[in-house]
Amino acid sequence: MRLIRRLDGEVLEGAIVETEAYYGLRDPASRAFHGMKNYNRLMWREPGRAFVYNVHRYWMFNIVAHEPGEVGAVLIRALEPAKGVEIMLRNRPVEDLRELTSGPGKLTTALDIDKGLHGADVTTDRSEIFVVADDLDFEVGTSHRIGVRRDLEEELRFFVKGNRFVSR
DNA sequence: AGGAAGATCTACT
DNA sequence: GTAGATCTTCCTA
Repeated sequence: MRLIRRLDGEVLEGAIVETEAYYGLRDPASRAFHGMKNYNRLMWREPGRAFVYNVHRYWMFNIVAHEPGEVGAVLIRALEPAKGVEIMLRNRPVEDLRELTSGPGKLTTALDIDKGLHGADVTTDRSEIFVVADDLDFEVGTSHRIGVRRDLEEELRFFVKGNRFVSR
């Protein structure tokens, strides 16, 4: 899918090329693992809302996603920049374009995503941030999740094979 | 009020 | 490959 961010009348856009899935209470790497807190309660709510939270000094952008009655979210880990690259570079100056949005903290910096977007409905273009379908053809690779202390056995990281903007 | 943890990133070697 | 920076949130007192 493509991720679209409206910012001061401008449009920033990129193709989502890397994601990770997080479950609920049975997933030790999930923010939901220790139970419902004020900051993570959205993971129990209906899919399609932005779930934004902080790690170190960066914001992580997730979309709530799970089966009915379940708990979970998908972390957006990397984008292939498509529109508004000039503005992204202003938000996050880098020499090599591959460094612009190839990581969860990098892309939130480039797209100026922070707590203010927490709870936004990403299924409608009336939001400041939303996704639209893309019908490109590509192969999906999988691996274990990156940077987590305790992972599950199943591979829950998904990326576009061969894409230059994948984080690693 | 203070400490610890964390789904990170950068700058070094 | 690894150390250190640095910010939000939660937990305990």
